[in-house]
Amino acid sequence: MTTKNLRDGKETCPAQGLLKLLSGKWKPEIFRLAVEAPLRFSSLLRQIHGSNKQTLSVALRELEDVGLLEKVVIKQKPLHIEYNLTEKGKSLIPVLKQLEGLS
Amino acid sequence: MTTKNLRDGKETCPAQGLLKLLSGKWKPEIFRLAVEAPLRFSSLLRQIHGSNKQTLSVALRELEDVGLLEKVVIKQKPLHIEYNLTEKGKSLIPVLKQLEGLS
DNA sequence: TTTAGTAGTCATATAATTCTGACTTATTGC
DNA sequence: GCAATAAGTCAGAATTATATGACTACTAAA
Repeated sequence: MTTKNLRDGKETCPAQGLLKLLSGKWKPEIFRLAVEAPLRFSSLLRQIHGSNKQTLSVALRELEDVGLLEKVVIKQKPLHIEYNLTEKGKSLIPVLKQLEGLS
Repeated sequence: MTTKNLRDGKETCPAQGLLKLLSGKWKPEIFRLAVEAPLRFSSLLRQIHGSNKQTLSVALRELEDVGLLEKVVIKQKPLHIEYNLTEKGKSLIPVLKQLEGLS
C-alpha cells in the first residue's frame, strides 16, 4: 500500500478508505503497540519480529500521513522520537475492539 | 493477500486477522455489494470496473474460505451461482458502518 | 448435436509490497 | 574533533498481488 494509493481517492466503498488506514502487513500490529504505549523506532524494531527498518519506517510515515499517529521529537542525550496516537487514532480503538469480539 | 497468508495464523494482533478478511484491492467493494444483494459473477464483473475475472474469482473464493460469503448453485436455464452473506458476514456490517462514521 | 449463456480456470505478464544490507544524519559526551 | 547511539534513507532483490487473454465445463433449448 503506497501513500499514493492511500490518497488516490477513487473509492466507491465508503469503508474501504478506512480499512486501508490499517492495511499492510505490519500496520495493525504497529497500531496495537501504539495503543499500549508511545512508540519508539528501535523498540518497535525489536518488538516486531520478521519486519525491517525500511518497511516499518514507511508504515510509520503512512500512519502519520493519514493522521493516526503523530511524531514527537525529544531532544535528549541520544535523539529520541516518539509516535503517539492522535485523537483520530484513539477513535479507532473501540471499532477494533469490536472486531476482536467477532473472532 | 493469498489464502495461505489468510490462514497462517501467526497473528499477534487480535484484530489483524479480521482486518485481513477484507484486505485486498477489491474485497471491501465486493462485500459492500454483497450487503445490498446476492452476488452473481457476471454482474460483479460488470459492476466492478478495473478488475478482472481471475482476481474477482480468487477474492470470492477467499471470502468464502473465511466464512463471510456462501456459494449457492442454482440450476436454471443457464447455470446461475449466487454468493450470499453468511451470519458471520452479516455480523461485520455494523462494524463497517461504524468505520464509515469515522471518516 | 449444435449453439448460446454463465461461470469459471490456466499460464503468463505486470505491478505493488516487503526485505536486505550498506550508508547517512543528528545529537551528546569525551 | 571523534566516538557512540538513535533514527532513519537508499538501491536493488525477492516475494506477493493483480491483470490479460485464451481456453474449459456445465446446462438447457432448438
